[in-house]
Amino acid sequence: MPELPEVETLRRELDKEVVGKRVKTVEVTGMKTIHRHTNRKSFIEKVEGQKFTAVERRGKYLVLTLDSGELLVIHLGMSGQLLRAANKDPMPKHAHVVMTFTQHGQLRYVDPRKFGEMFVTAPDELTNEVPELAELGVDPVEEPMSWTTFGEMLVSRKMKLKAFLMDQKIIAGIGNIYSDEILFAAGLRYDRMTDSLSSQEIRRLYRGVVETLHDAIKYGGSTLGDGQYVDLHGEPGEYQEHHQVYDREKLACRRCRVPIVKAKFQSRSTYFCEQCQV
DNA sequence: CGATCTACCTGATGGC
DNA sequence: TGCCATCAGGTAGATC
Repeated sequence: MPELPEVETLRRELDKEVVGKRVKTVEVTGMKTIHRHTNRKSFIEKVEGQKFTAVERRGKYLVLTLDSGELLVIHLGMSGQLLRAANKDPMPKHAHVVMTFTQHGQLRYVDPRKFGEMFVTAPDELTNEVPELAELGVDPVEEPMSWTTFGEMLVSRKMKLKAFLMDQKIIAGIGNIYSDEILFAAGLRYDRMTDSLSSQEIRRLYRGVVETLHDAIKYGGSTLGDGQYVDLHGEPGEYQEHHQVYDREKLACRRCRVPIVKAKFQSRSTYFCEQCQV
C-alpha cells in the first residue's frame, strides 16, 4: 500500500512524535513481522530501553536510529500501519509489535497481510542483511538530479516506462499508484519503451516524477476505499481526491473527458487515458 | 543478466 | 444469507 509519499508522511510524523522518546517495553505477537531475528527475545532486547534519536526514509523503508547506535528498519509491505496510541486505547486486530514509551503512550505496528517487516541491525551490517536496501536506486525527492542524467538512465535500458518507474533499483519509492499518476502527468503511456522518448518527453517524465510525488506528500498520501493507509494518528490521506487516473476506471478524464481505461500490466492494474497519454 | 510469473497473507467486494 | 472467485499500495525467488 504505502509508496514514497505515504512513507514520507509517516517519517515526518515519527520525527515529530517518536524521535526523542524512550521505549520502556516491547511486545511481539508472532514471528512473521520480525522474521529476520531468530527469536522474539533477540529483537525485544535490542529495542527495550532504547531512545529513538533519528528517523530517515530510504525509498519505501523507514530507518530509525537507536541510542545504542543500532538501526530499527521498517518496511510496511502492502497493509502495514504505524500508529501512535494511548496505552489504554483498544488494541486493533493484527497489532504484531507494540512499543510502550516511558511516557506518552505507544507506537503500534499493525499489518493484516503480514507482508511488512521490521528488524534491528548494526549500521555496518545493513547492506549485508538487506541487499534490497544496498541496491536501492536514487530517491527522487531527497536527491534531485538533472533531467539529462534522468534521460541517460532511461536510454541506457530497454524496458516499458511503468516497469522503469517501479524498479526500486533504479528509482526508489514509486509503486503502482504513483507510476500511473506520473505517466498521466507526463502524457505518456505505461507501455512506451524507455529508449523511445524524445528529449521533450524525457523532461516531461522527469517533471512528472518530481511534481507528482511532492504534490502527493503535500496532501498526506493516498488512502483508497479500503482505508488501509492511514497516518500515525490513524487519519487518511487526501491525495486520492487529486488522482487523475488511479482507481478511476470508466470515469471521465479530468483533462479530456474520455473514460479512463483499466488494463493489466505485469499482472497488476494500470489506469490511463487513451487520449491524453501517447 | 533481464524479463515474467507466483507465492506470501487477510479482508473486502461482487456475482450467483 | 452464504459461498466462491477476484482483487488489493510490495517484494523475493523461481523459472525461463
